[in-house]
Amino acid sequence: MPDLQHRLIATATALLAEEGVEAVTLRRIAKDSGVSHSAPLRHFSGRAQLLSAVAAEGFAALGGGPLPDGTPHERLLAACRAYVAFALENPALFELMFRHDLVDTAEPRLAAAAGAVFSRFGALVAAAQATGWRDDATEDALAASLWAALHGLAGLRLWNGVSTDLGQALAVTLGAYLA
Amino acid sequence: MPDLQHRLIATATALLAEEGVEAVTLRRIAKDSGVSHSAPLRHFSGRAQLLSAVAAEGFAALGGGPLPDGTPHERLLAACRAYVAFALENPALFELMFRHDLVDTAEPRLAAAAGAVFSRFGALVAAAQATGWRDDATEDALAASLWAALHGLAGLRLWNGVSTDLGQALAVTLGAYLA
DNA sequence: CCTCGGAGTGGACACCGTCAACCTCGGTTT
DNA sequence: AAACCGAGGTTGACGGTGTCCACTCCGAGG
Repeated sequence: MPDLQHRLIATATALLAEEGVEAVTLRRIAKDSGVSHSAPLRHFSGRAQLLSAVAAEGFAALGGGPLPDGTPHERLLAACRAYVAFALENPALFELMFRHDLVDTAEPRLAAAAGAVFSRFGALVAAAQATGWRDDATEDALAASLWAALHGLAGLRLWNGVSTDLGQALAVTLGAYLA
Repeated sequence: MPDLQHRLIATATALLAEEGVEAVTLRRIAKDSGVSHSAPLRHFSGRAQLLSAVAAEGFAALGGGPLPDGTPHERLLAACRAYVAFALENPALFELMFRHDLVDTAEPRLAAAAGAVFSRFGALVAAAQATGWRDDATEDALAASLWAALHGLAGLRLWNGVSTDLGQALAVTLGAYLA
């Protein structure tokens, strides 16, 4: 069993997907990995560090997906759809990624992974703006606004309070920005 | 000291605002209220119920604010600004209100309070649509989309990852929908 | 007067994160 | 070759948490 460190991350990721963020406890991860309850502390300075590693992988997966060829417009649209699709397919992971109380946002690898996602998204926005789309707004503000719109869509969906069809709402959102 | 029940909610709300959601523990609420550690269980079936009551008051405060007179357009705009202002002024409360792991979303009073906010928002959207604004979209989808955009703006702001100016991003968001 | 039930208390249990002491064993140094 | 030592894993402990249970207290109703 080499690399207990990676095995712990894998166990935690699996546990997260199967039983939700509340079940991802250090002792549980250790037990599921077949080691003693405090073995994880040899590889992570605490729970936050371990969860940060899981979240960092989440950001890497979120930002690492390939985008189809096409116009900047089409590529940006695909990225938007991919964002909310990722959130719906990995609800617990998506939740964890933005839980600043569980995760150490200052953790370098996590901050880098999250920053990479945002800067990649910003580049897509800038490319679309270069073709004349919404070039009145600054790239930063536009990217933040659009990201927030998608983020909120996913967040409200994962929350159970609103029951309206996500597909329709997403269409309205994309229409508001990309039309 | 009458009405320990209400006192517990008040203590929890204050504790939430002052020290964040992680500090709001049953034992801490009890101690700050001057009662024994398990007294709250006489009035709430568990932590989730107590936090649900706090969250319900949050929704009531969020949805209870007065709106200025004016055109439906202006009133909707004011509601949008009020939403993100509320989130920034009560970050921990806002967070709690959407934490389905801490709160019992099926709790009737909480569900009613949250539903009231959404339906009030929907009415504002419908009124604006009646004046011809974006009357191509269904009211449900439009309201959900717009709410999500605001919600995401607030959420990303409370998260520390993006550093762009919230005012600019909000202006872009409102421009995308209300222009 | 007695009872009886709601409200508060204190103790217990299981679980959690974290820390400190210990043990083991493979590689390094002398 | 012998002594060492540190990385990695184990065990046990501590304080904190939510929740259950047995107990007490007191005031209202018969």
